[in-house]
Amino acid sequence: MFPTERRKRITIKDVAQTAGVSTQTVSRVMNKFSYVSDETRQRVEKVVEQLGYHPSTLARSLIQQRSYTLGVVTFGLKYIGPSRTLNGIADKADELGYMLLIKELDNFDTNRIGDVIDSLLARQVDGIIWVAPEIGNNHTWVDERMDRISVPVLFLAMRPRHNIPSIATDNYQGAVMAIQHLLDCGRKKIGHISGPLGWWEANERKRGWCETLNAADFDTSEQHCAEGNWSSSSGEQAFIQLLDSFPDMDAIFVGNDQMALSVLREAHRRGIRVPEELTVVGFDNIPESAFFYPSLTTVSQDLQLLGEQAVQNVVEMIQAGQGNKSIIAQSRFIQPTLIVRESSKIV
Amino acid sequence: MFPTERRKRITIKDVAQTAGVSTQTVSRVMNKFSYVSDETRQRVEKVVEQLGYHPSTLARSLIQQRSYTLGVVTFGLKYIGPSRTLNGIADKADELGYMLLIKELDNFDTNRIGDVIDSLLARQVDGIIWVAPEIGNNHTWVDERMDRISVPVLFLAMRPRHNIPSIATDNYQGAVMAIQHLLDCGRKKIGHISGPLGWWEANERKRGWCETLNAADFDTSEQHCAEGNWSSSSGEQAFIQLLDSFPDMDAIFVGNDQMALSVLREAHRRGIRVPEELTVVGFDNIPESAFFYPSLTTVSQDLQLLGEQAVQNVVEMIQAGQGNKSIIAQSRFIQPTLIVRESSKIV
DNA sequence: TCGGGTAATGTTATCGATAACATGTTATCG
DNA sequence: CGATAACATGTTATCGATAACATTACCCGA
Repeated sequence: MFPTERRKRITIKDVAQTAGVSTQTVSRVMNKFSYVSDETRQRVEKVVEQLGYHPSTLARSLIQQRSYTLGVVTFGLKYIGPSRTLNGIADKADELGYMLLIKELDNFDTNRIGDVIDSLLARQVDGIIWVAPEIGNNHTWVDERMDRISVPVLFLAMRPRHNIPSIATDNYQGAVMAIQHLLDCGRKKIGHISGPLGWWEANERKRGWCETLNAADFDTSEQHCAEGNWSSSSGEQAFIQLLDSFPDMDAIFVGNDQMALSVLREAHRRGIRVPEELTVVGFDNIPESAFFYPSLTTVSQDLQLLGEQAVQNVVEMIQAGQGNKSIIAQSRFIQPTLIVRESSKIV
Repeated sequence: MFPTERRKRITIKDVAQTAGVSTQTVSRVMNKFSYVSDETRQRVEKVVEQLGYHPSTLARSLIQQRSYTLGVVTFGLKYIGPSRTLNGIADKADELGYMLLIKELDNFDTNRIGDVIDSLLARQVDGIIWVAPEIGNNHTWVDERMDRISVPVLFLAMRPRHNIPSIATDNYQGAVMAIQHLLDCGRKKIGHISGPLGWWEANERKRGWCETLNAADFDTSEQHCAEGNWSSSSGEQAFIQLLDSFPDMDAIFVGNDQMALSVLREAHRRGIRVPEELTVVGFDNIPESAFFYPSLTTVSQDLQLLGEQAVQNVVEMIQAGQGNKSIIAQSRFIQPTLIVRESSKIV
């Protein structure tokens, strides 16, 4: 069998030669810059069309020191959260004319992180968006290494740090809203199933639960909460444990919707009526949560928007850097909203 | 305030100069090629370390006509399916030393498709993976345009076409397994809620339902099926309609788990016992489906694996192209598996 | 009429690396 | 002992584009 015929790339030189002009003129036509006579422009454009010429972004990036590409570092793409964020990033990037170079982390080894960043920089990305969650001290490298990175880096879902730009959902406020809502429902014994407490986000949610209850003069002892790992199955475990350690609980704030799903199921199995005997509030507002039985009241975080703002922000930083202006690095929060559904509707 | 100090890129020249050798020697050290004396090697390596030199992949790509980057075109990233596939792609790409350049489609306008491909080619991707579903005739361009693309392209979840490499879950077989299972359970009136029938995958699943029932001499009239759009809410609609048009239905094969979720809920609301009065089987095996009430029997498709194989395949095609060998373009199927859970367990 | 601006195009240098070729130095061998 | 191979390094061309500068022609106003 013959080798697959791979057509040779058509370069600016081919166009120039065919059109009988210099490459510079072709470049001028392609970039709609400066002076080209109408006649020449048309001739060149015709040749471009005929040959099917497309400029090499690669070569352009090299000379311009600018690639119109953003690096995106993600973790846990198989979960719905990161991919919704990525969706927002992709949309906005497209709108602003950037492409995305994606790297997925499978661990937080510091060497690995260095390598990932280097490989992005080696490809001349104009900026980097960090979409990996802060867990334990897996972000400590940030403080030491950030100034060695030559392009803007924006962190998502990271605890705000001085002088480092970041955007996150206000998990604390979300939790506050959830608890406030439960209090408004007249609930007085509110338990909590948290995500893994190594996660900054899980911690923030728990803090919201804790502080709001304390402010209302309610108790938040360790018997009133349990820790899961975000998965439905861990939620089930945690709920069973909680039923034991906090038997007269009349409401529960669950760290995410997946875990809340098993709470609903287990409650159902045991004949605990939701919301009458147990009022349930989740977090995240995954699309399915509106179709749980009963439908789940939850805190909705707009991850799509998070992604979009991230791109907007990085691009602003890039442009500021180009113009030699400086943007003050800031941490920003996006406010979540409470979606009230059957699991907390007391008639 | 001072402009943010952006450190100038350290190039191979800087290293060469500092180490007192030619750039070529540095290049040799970096690529562990051919002859370099130990002494020189060490000296260069030390300088590389000191200056923190990292070669520009961009420049290398330009001269080598090879970028070690794959283009990935996706659609509907915000849904769990595509992102699990992407996850598999990311993992394998990393393993094989490739980066990913991602473009998300928001429609299937043919011009837009052309632009997306061009923008990937302009960045010298070595191959392309197409992760957008086949809907209606949104893939007709493939037959006409494929030979104009200068790098290997692999399609996922596309109807097999002659001479065009593709990989897909065997949706038809998955459906066959589901129906066979329901028949084994002694069910005789099996309904179906399909995905949007414009989708090739939805069609295949429906075909599996249809042909398997017919083969067993059962009826598959239009009253026995309804069409949803994959969403839970459409599933609810379709189920209600089906209850009406097919009142003595004793089992139902639902096109995906999200729609099955609302079937379970609506059945519950109406006091239809699952699985005794209505046996339910879904498709996809989303993580939550094991925690539905009752837990859902479903057809599991391994999208992660799909992604991994896609990368493996494209890379093989790339290497074959390099070696001027040719690989015969083939369409491949991945077999799904049936996961039996409570919603079909008849005691 | 001549200097200077605008228009139109070409020439050369450059981005950061590697390919291809050239050169010089040792070792090896018949 | 000279030829040949292996080793070690340097020089120049190249990838595909744009930046920076140069050139030419023409027009206009002082």
